[in-house]
Order: sequence, then C-alpha cells, then structure tokens
Amino acid sequence: MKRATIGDVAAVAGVSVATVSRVLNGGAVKEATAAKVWAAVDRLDYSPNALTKSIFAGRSSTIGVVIDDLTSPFYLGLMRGIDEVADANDSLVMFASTFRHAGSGAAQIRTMNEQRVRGLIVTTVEATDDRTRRMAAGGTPCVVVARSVQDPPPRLHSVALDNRAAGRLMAEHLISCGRRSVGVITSGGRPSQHGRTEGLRQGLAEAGLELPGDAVTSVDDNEQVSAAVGALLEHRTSVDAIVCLTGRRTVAVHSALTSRGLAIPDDIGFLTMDDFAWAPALGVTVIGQPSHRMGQKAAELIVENPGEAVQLTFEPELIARTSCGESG
Amino acid sequence: MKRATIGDVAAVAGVSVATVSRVLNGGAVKEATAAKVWAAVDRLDYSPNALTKSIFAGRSSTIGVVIDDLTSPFYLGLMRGIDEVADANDSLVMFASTFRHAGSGAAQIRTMNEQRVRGLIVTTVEATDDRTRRMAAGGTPCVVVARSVQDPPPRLHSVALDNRAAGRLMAEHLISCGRRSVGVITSGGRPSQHGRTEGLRQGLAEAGLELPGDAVTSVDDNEQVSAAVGALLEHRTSVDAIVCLTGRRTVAVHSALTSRGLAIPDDIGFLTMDDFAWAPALGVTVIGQPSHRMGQKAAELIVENPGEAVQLTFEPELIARTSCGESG
DNA sequence: CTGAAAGCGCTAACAA
DNA sequence: TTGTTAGCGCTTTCAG
Repeated sequence: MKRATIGDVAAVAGVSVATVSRVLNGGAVKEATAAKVWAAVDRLDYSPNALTKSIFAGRSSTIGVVIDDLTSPFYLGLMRGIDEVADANDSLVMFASTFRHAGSGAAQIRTMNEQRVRGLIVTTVEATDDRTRRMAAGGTPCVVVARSVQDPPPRLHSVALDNRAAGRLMAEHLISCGRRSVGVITSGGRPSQHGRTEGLRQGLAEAGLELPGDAVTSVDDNEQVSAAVGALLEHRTSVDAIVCLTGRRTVAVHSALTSRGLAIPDDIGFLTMDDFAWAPALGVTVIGQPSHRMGQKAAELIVENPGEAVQLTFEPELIARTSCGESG
Repeated sequence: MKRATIGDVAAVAGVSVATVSRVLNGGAVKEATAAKVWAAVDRLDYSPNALTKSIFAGRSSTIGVVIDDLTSPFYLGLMRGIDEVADANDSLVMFASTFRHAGSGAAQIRTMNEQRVRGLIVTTVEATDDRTRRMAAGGTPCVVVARSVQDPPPRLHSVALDNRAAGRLMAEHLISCGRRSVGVITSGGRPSQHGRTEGLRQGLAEAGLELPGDAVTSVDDNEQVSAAVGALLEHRTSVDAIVCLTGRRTVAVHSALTSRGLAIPDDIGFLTMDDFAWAPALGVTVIGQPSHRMGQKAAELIVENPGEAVQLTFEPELIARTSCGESG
C-alpha cells in the first residue's frame, strides 16, 4: 500500500539511490546497471515524487491560472491556449476560479504562490495588484490578462486587447450599417470596458454622432440585463442598435432584445464582443479577440521568463454577419 | 531575490523554526512570541512552501482533472462543480486536457500521479483504465466520469449519467411529438453513446418503431457533420427528426440542418444532449445532464475518500422546448 | 561509472 | 511554552 521510494528502488536494484536518480534523470550510467534499475522501477511501479523534486528546483513546473469566469467564451479560448503551451513544455495547469467569491482572488493568488508555481496568469481585478506585484518581485513571472499594468515591475507582464480599437471598430461598423443612435450595455467596472466605451464614443464622434452618458448602462449579472435593456430602450427611444461590451452578457442581451419582440437587425441592430460557437448560426456580428493566441502568449511569457516587463497588445477583429443590417 | 525560508523567519523573530511552524499552523504559543513571529513573517514577506509541506502529508492537497474537451458544455459544468468543492476544501484543481493528443491522456495521468494529487478525476477513454486502476491501488482516489468501470477496485469510483434512460426519454418525447422515423448522429465510440442509442432503440421499439443500423451515423469531428447529416437525410428520406447524441456536436448538427434550408421543427425535428446557454433562445429541446452536480459529487468522492468503490448514476432530464414540435 | 553524505524547507516527536 | 533533533524523498557534490 505504501508507495515505493527511490530508496526502495535502489534496494531492489542493488545500487545506491544516487545511481537510481541518475538513470531516472539521464546521467551517465552503465547500460547493465540502468537495466537493473528500470527493472526495479517496473517491479515496484515506482513513480518519482515531483513535489520533492521541485524542492531543489525551488519551484514546481506548474503554471497557475486564476480566472473569474470560465463560462465566458473568451476565457475558454484563453485556457485552451495556455493549456496548449503548458503541455508542450511539460507543465501542468493549476486552476482556480473566483466567481463565487467577492474577494477577487487574493486568496487564490496566495495559494498559487505557496504552491511555488512556475508562473501565474491572472484575469481578476485590480484588488489583486499588490499580491501580483510581490509575486513578480519574488521572482515568479506573472501575466495579467485583459488589463494593462501601470508602471510594471520587472517580471509583471500583460496581455490585452486594444480596447479602444475594438470600440472604434464597433463605431465604424455601426455607422456603415446606417445606425445613428446606439445603446450600450457594459458589465461591472472592468477597465477594459472603459477602453471600449471610449473607443466607441470617439469613433461615433468622428462621424458627428454622440454617445450620451445615459445611453450606457452597466449590469452586474445576467438577471439585471432584461430590465436594463428595457429601461434603456424606453428612456432613449431613438436607439437603433444595442452594443454589448462583454461576451459574458451576449446571451442575456440578445434574449432581452428578442423576448421584447424586437427583430434583429430590422427593429434593432446588435453587436457584441467575442466570437462564439452559435454566432454564425444566429448571424450575430461580433468583435473577436484572439483569445487562443493570447493564452498561448501568456503561457509563453511564463515559460520564457524575460527579465523586463513586456506588455502585449492584440488587435480586435470585426467579424461581420447580419445582426447590424447591411453594411456599406 | 531569494525567498525567505522558515529558518529566516525564525532568525529574524529570534525563535526556533519549530516555534515558527507552530504559530503558522496553529500550535500552542505565547501571544507575545506569536506576535514577534508574525512581524518577521510580514517583514520578510514569507510564504510557506506548500510543496515541502506535502512531503510530510505524503500527497498534495490538489485535485487532478484530466478532461478531453473543455469546449463541451457538459465538461464546463463539471469543472465548475469540481472547482466549487475543491475550493470549499482548500484544494486547488490541477488541470490537463488531452484534446490535441491521440494518446488519450496516459501521460497526463502519469504526471498527476507524480504530482501526488490528492485524487484524480478522469473523463478520457478506456485506454487509461490501467493507469487509473494502478493509481487507485496505490491509494489515490480516482473518479471516472461519464463511464462506468467494470469490476472496480477499492478506490476507483464513477459518476455517470443513466444513458439508457436518456435514450428512452428521447424516444418518448419524439413519439409524443409525432415523430416516426429518427436519424441519429453519434460521435466516436464512447460507451455512453452506446447506452443512449440502445435506450433510444428500446424506447422506439416499445412504440413499434424501428431504429435501423443505417439510421445511425458516427462522426469524429465537426467537419464531418454536414456531410454525414446530408448522407443520412438522402439515404433515409423518411427521417422526420435528427437526434444528436453528444452535446459536443450540437452546433454542427443544428447548422447542418438549417443550412440545408430545413426549418426546425416544421421540416425536421431536432433533439440533442446537454443544455446550453443559447438553447432557450433557439428553442432547442435537450436532454440535460446535471453536470454541475456530477462535478461536485466527483470532487466529494475525492475529498471523502470512501474505502469501497462507489458508482453514482444520475438521472437525465428532458428540457422540452420547441425543436421537436408540439408534444402530446 | 558509482556510492556516501550533505542538504532542500518543512514537520513532528521528544525533551527541557 | 519552547528548542533540539530526526527525518520526508529526492538531488547533488565529492570521493573512490
């Protein structure tokens, strides 16, 4: 029942533990000795203890990821990207989500630090900044996703979308589809959403269109969406397009529209963030983020561990379908 | 740059390492001493090494999860459930996916074993059976998801849907909607799909309806779906409903239908596995699995670590919407 | 090429 | 209440 240790293997093989260690990790050993060791390994079903190993390395080979909502298509793509390069580098991914806790993930980050993860990828809010900074200072490369860091210390990187560009892309497309008055749904106070709003506002302004403050509504969860959309539509009857600034709310906003009997795009235009599996079928036009590549890059930053802070910005992409009407 | 160790803390606080260990883990220490220690911890930004700790416990406090496709709504729900109870038990989730590799996850399971995970949850195919059995034999509780294990050794549990019941539920609903000839899309050779097919066949048979072998088509990926659906429809012109036996293919099958100009449910009925966010909006009737509860249960089996093997079966639930037409 | 011995950072008796 | 002393399972000098 008790697990075999390297000592047991050594005993069975009739060699020293040092020798066993060497054949396991590819040191110089005589063919014949190695064979004896492997036989013992087999017989005892020996599995080296990676935990003990990492004591010497000072850290584990695991990449930590703290995400606040796996449900969103963006994070799913991100995870796949991360997992992919982790796998290619014989790393595992240690995952913790925070969507239940208001605490914003400080606890998770602490735990990851205690686990001596090789690096950390975080998507949670600024409250965690301090912890992340200290981890980076302690030598663990950290990557912050979907948010840039002001004045980053050496090992604190970031991977983010050019949110203003995303906003502008939205404005351009809406305008080219003849929309004149947009209503916006944002979610919580994430900085990325500010960028998008600003980009949108600017893009609209360049075409002489306004985005008044009361055309922007923030919702905290899916339950609020229907009421928020309703209020927006009633308050501003001129609105001819609804823009959803976060992929997390796409379903809810879309349902809010259709369940009011509004036809998309005839009665109202609809534009949202993040491509998703059903979008082609539904004809929903989106601004796509390269979430998969972003995940890969984040993980690569961990693996390559550059000395300076690197801030990567990715370009959004308009994936035009039919939900805003005919373009041009 | 070098991390502080418990020894450093002891030195700064002017006490022994044992004392530091005690205040960190809640032993009996004098108020004043504890204060000194905490001060030192603070000053050095000390973070205890969880890896070293688990040497003594013999295993880490991490729950390992090997999943083959995070993209599927079922696995997402499962993950949430797992993460939830892991979190409640101060565990982290170590995640590895296998969807790139043909290798079916043997490597991932080995790594998890080396990481001395507290328990393992696997969703990959039978090829991994041996490894899982050995892990269980070695004392690590393992839970196999969506598949039952024949003749399970002590610590090898399973959490699965009653697939025959799911099939029967499908049959019942289709019949009550007046469908007489169904076409089936399955994916790969997963045993769960056999159960569903059998249940469906039985349920149909009880109503005097047949499910001939050529009405069942298996596809390996989304690219094959359109052709497969086309072939099925052309070969069996009587088909008035398409059943998709895996949530993983829902989008592709649905698109295959609509892109052929078929209206759901008027031209053809559509029924699939696993509820998903857009299903209400699309009116897609599904057989739901309690994926979230299944994840929770799987994680609880790890945490509670019962001596015998336990096999949990969950009941599927029909979530009737409009895609099969009017029922009754 | 191989073994003995000294740790890695921490916990757990056992004394004091 | 505290400190001393063994280890945990492994890697890594340093001799042989």
